Amino acid sequence: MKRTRAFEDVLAQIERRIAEDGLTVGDRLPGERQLAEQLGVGRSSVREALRVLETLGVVSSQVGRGPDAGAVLTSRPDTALTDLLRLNLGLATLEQREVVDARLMIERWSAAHAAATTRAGVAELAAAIEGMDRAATAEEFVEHDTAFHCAIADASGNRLIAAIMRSLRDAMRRNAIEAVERLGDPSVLRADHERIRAAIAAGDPEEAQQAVTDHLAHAYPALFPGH
Amino acid sequence: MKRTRAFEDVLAQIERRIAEDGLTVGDRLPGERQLAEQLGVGRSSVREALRVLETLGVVSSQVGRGPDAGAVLTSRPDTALTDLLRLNLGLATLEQREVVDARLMIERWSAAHAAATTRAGVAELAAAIEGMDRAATAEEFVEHDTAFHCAIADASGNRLIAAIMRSLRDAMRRNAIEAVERLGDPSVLRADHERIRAAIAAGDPEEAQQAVTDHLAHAYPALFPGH
DNA sequence: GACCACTGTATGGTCAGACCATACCTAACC
DNA sequence: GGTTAGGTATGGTCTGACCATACAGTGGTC
Repeated sequence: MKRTRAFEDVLAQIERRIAEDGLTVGDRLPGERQLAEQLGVGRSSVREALRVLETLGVVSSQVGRGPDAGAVLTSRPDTALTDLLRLNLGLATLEQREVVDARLMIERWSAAHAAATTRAGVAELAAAIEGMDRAATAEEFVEHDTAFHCAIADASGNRLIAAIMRSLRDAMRRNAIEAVERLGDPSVLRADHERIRAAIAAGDPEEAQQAVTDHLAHAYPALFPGH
Repeated sequence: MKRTRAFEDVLAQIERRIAEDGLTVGDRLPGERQLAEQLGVGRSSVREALRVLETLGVVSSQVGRGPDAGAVLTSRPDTALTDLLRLNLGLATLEQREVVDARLMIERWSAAHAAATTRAGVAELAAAIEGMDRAATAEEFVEHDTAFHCAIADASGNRLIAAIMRSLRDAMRRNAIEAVERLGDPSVLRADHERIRAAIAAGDPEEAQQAVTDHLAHAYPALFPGH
């Protein structure tokens, strides 16, 4: 006995249509007015459904006219995940420990796989380290630091895990800046980064994994009493 | 010069208000009409913003009147993550390999931490195994299998990782059912589950981790040529 | 023929207003 | 005091209108 709102019905219909018609990234959905008429609902309900799909990162709406106008199917789980984590973190539902542990898990996996499967992306790692050297503020440092760690995740070849990584970093951005400022001298982090890069370049998964672990311990000393 | 849509502004205002006023789970937002007037936008724009927040799992709308009516702050990242993964998987952006690898990463971590930190939840594990024994169909089996693996993630004590685990399982439900049907005899999985349970009960992280790895290799033999 | 300016039009973005269903709240009533 | 009927605030939905945008076509100019 649960009420079904109109936009939820629209959502289900669109999802069904995607599955049945084999729609894929780049395909266009009918216009809002047309969808409303087809499904027998008001345009506002269609809009709410499209807004949900946009939030989930599967459609992108463009105004105007032409091949690129209207609601186009996309796939950007990154931004959606980022919003999700940021808002839920904002409600203080999750503790820093949990987020850092998740990061550690993902980064260990990413580093090991990046080292094991491919040497691609090593250039990006070096460039990111250089960027950190040039950084004048904590914000800039964190920006390149994020690029460094995301490059590792990308190099692992798993887009889902890379998306989770990127979202975690984005959601923790403020947090990371504070951590760097609290640390003061980021030189210890530089050595860590270099060690990680070298391990991946050398194709040594074990060493890469350990280097990442030590690195996070240095970045969050409060959470790793052993160090 | 990027256009800012009205609902995005509303979104930012609400998010700011949550941060500044220290709103937390259970608190109520103003009504849609009131918000619209306060922010100088139409009610439909407010509704679209609320729909986004609902999609991200941070508000829940109730009709009617009284203390529980209106938009209430909540925090259910699980359902949001599930929708996100399901829709993005539906667009075939991610390959099975990537999802299974992510699962393996998370389950290894969960099992190791569950074994290392606490013996709580072992009863749930036994109950889930029993449920799988009683299952007559692949659907029922997968249901209890999901309960088993989510119980491990819960026992690890990390809610973020547990939420990701749960979402992955929900999004992969159909996939898991097919995998079980393809396997035919689930007895090999039973032995794996029992081994995992025993390792966690005994507090042996290494063994738990290895047991999980072997388990997933059995469940997806095509992805693990070595076995 | 090639290029450019103007107009038409389909699209999303936004608002105002109306009405409905729901569920609590209150006051009248027994 | 308990019960019932009406009031009211809330979200849910639809309609219709108008705006801004950006392509598509048209026509003119060189």
